[in-house]
Amino acid sequence: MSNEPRHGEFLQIGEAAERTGLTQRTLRYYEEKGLLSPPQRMDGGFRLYSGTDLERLGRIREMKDLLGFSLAEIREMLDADEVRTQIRDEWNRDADVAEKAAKLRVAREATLHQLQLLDAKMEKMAALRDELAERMAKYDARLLEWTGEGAKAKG
Amino acid sequence: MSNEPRHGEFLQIGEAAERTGLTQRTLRYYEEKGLLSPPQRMDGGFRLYSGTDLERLGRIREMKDLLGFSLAEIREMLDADEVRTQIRDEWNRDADVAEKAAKLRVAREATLHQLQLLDAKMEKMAALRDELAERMAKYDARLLEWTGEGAKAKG
DNA sequence: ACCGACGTTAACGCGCACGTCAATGTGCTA
DNA sequence: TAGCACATTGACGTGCGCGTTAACGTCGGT
Repeated sequence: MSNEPRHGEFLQIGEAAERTGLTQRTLRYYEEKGLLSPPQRMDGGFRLYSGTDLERLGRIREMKDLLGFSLAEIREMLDADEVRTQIRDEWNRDADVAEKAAKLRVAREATLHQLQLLDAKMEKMAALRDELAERMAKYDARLLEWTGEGAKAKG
Repeated sequence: MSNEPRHGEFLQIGEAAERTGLTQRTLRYYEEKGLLSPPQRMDGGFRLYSGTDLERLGRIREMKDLLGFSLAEIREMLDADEVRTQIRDEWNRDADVAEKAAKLRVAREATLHQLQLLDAKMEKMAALRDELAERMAKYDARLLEWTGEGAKAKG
């Protein structure tokens, strides 16, 4: 009865696009730009997206839409994340501890940089928020004064 | 001794650009797009930017660079702010209270919308920050374990 | 084997937010 | 009044983040 094609836990690009709220074009574009590692393919060449891929896409979407980061910035963040995954994969295999530590340091520095960037943004954002809240309060005061109109909840 | 042209408290576009960290092209562009109300002009046509203009430009810059808003979004925010200024200017003059209240309500709603948008962004941002902080902690733990390397300050 | 839904790459197009000339005019100083 | 820095208005160019179309291949049911 189900019309959707089944490929285990994997989704074709159409379904993947629908679930993430992105377009097929966008998924291919992100892949092309290295934001998403190339997904699996069927024998004929159709892309198959895993749950991990979908999560990643969701995070990209959030960073872009809600936080306004550029794809380049997002790529940086996700790359640092990749290092973590790589390290986890290499964990059992031939352990060149020094090399792994070096990679870790790089990842740590990148993450620290992002954290600082984020903190700065949040600070500015909070300041802007306060400005807006203050403005709201003044509006409400005026409205109350003039029309007896009610104010709503505040932060 | 001073080489900079003096026009009271006003600055020509070159100085204005330098002080705001924007380019002359950008200042003209913002004016063209209505983000900045047309500045005063000298007799010959040279633009003269006031302190208020500079403040406004600074806020635009922050919203764009640090918060990643589009110029359209920023315009919305500043327009709501304009209403406030207008009301202040009309304050003494013929007081059609009902009309003023209506404008106020519009401004209030716009501001509320922006506040909610900002709060949503800040929430997501905080979540992302926590993720990054957690990642940092894990990196530091590993580094300490492997190399006895020191961790720095945390939030 | 056929067929329609679904997918593929390649290429061009578009809106935003400016950058970058080019041609010309203005302000101030010497 | 000459000269040079600084400004003005077009107009075209650019990079990003995709949208759209064209020409074609694949999948899965009948």
